Amino acid sequence: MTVTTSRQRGEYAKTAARRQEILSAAVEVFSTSGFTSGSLRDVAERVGLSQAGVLHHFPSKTHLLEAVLAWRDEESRLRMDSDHIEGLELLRALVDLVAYNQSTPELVELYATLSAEATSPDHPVHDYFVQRYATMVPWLQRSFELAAAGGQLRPDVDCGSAARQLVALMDGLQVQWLLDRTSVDMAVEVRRYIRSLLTVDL
Amino acid sequence: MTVTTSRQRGEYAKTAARRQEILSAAVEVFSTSGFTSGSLRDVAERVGLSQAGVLHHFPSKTHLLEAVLAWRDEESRLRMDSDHIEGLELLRALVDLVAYNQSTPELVELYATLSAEATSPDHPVHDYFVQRYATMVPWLQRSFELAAAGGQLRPDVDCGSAARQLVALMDGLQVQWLLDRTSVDMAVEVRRYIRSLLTVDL
DNA sequence: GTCTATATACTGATAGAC
DNA sequence: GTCTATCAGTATATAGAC
Repeated sequence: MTVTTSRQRGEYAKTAARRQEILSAAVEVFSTSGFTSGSLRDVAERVGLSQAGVLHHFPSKTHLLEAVLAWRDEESRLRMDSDHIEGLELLRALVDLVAYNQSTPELVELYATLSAEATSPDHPVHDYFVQRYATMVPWLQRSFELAAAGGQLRPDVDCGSAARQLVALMDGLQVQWLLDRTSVDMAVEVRRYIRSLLTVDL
Repeated sequence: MTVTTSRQRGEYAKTAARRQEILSAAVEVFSTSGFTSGSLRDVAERVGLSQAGVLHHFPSKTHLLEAVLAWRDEESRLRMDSDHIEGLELLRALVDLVAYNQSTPELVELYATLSAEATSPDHPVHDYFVQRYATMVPWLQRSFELAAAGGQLRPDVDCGSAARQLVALMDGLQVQWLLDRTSVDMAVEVRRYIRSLLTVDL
């Protein structure tokens, strides 16, 4: 907790709320049009500001995108409680997160669109996505290894490969789900894949 | 075979060659920048034409993209010989195609970028990708069903789910591979996944 | 904190000369 | 078949008034 004067409380809260409005609008715009094609004017319209008004809160378009990614990562981290669980429990939480994501199609679309866009080395958030996968794959691999140590994993499973495939499966399912949400249930497929690797129920 | 005069042969060949040059340049541009952000001027520069010159051969930017997709689909179809094989043989050919794709990173990037972009319902090639997956999944499903009928598939495998997961896996691996080609071998992972479903070697 | 106005640049497509 | 010139639209970012 930090001490705040009443004047600070009032003004900062208003600014913070404004920033959050802009972030939400940016999600809508960038998820539909991608980052490069999405425009600040479009973001500004949705929050009832001018384009210059948006740039007062975020100094550039790229800064805005980075703020969106940081905000969403924090949300997912809190939702999964990923700092306190591991092994099978974490895999279960992952399936729950995928199920939850199905209620936020805009955010799913944002990451699907951005991760593809950002494969180009000069994309503004290329490094973010390189880092993201370089962290995520070993992190899941560790959970598979813990499961293996507990005798819960089929003996012929390669943990590194399983982790990489699981991430790929989740990414790929997003595209199919976005194209036709009635025919795909991402959580069901992810759960089925993980179960096929285990000797116990998930 | 069709009959051609010498005059036709000469002029048509030149035009066809030019069209092919433009298609190749378009692959480079659209794969790097996506369709919406990629520009006709950029395509034109790469083939030494003006932007208007490009539009003489393809009446609009969207027509150009559609020609690129049709050309690449035909190439893949011929390479896989997919009209004449099925079952395990087709799954083997699919792994070979994935291995071959690793020699054409630009085309991989094109499809990864486009399939994400095109999830938006108003994207110019949205319908193309909807159709693509609606065809591809049942087509792979049939190969799994043939394998099952031949006793080559593990009895607990759901063919529809396996087909969907296989397509998702291939798509998702592309993103990881594009971000870091040294750490991912798409063909190895796809082969490993398919083998995990079979009772026989692939 | 928000605005208007502006600088600068790029876009797809068309008209018409050659 | 290819060009130049141009139209009408879009973009990010900045300067400065209020």
